[in-house]
Amino acid sequence: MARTAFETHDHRHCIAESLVEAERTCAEQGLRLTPARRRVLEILLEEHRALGAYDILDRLRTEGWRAQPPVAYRALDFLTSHGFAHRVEGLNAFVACTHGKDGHAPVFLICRACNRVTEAEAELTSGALGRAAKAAGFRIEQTVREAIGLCPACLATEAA
Amino acid sequence: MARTAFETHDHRHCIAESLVEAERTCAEQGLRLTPARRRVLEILLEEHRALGAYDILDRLRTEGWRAQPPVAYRALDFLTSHGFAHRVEGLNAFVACTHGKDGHAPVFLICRACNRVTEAEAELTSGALGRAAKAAGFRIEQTVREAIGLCPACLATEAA
DNA sequence: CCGTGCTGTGTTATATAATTACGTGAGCTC
DNA sequence: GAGCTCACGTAATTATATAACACAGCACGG
Repeated sequence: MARTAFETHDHRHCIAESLVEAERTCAEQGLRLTPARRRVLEILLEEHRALGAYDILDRLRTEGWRAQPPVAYRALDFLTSHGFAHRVEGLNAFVACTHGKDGHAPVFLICRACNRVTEAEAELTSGALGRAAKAAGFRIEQTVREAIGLCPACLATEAA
Repeated sequence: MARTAFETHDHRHCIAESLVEAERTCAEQGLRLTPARRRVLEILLEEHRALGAYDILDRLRTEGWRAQPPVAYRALDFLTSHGFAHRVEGLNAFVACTHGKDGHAPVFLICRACNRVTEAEAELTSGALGRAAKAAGFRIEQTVREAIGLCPACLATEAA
């Protein structure tokens, strides 16, 4: 089982590792991990939860970036379109990708209490969506699979 | 296999049937299908595709309703919370429910070309989401499962 | 008959999310 | 160094959603 956001782990290590990985991937594919893009990715990695574009914008501004909305959206477009981050539709928010590889079909578990998000992988056309698509003659290009609920920690808090 | 939005069918019949069904359900459960709520449901049924709240608002206004945003959102809240309609997260839009029963976990196939949406049913905790949740100790309360792609008709058009 | 509480509506204003449009500059290639 | 592409800076706008408050209709109990 992959490490999840709900488990404790060495977070600084995980940030650094992901950044190195991103840099390597960009170098390989001729992509430019510019300061803005890199900083947005870092912010997402640091938070390890879903952040709205304007949350990110606020962070950038407190760091002196005099940033307008397009700055955040451009960086997020880059990060999401190359698999470094994902958009969480149910929250209108974004999270850093916690799996190294591009081209997977992420599945998100979103805690409604603490807002943390954990990511798992799934096949693109498996399960209910795949069956429905096949039956309807529908060609899937992209999927959205998210669950809202309570993470283990918040479950425990609620029970107390 | 259930009838889908991508197949041709007697649409007027399907609207009337769904409305009668909704009225019956409301009567049974002591819910009030007021004029605004009923009209919004009718509009969703007529269109048979995903509509934004402001699309609905425009429709209401052309019909003389002098409606402000809360009018549409209240009606949509009612319809979605009682299972008469669903929110499509990937589009920030809404569709009428095409399954009679409340309490199911809908799965949507969204055509990016014609914007039509077909709905299938799935188990709440099946498949990739259920496995991920179990592994993480996560309690699912609600799920979002959507696929973006091309419906049979638009696939044919594209191929031409 | 009158108050009281509940639900739904009307309306104004505001909050939040995302995009358009246009100009500038850095780095590359020939 | 002219032309090109890509990314950024900035202002303005559009799209989506909610807050807040007043009031109307109706059921209920006295």
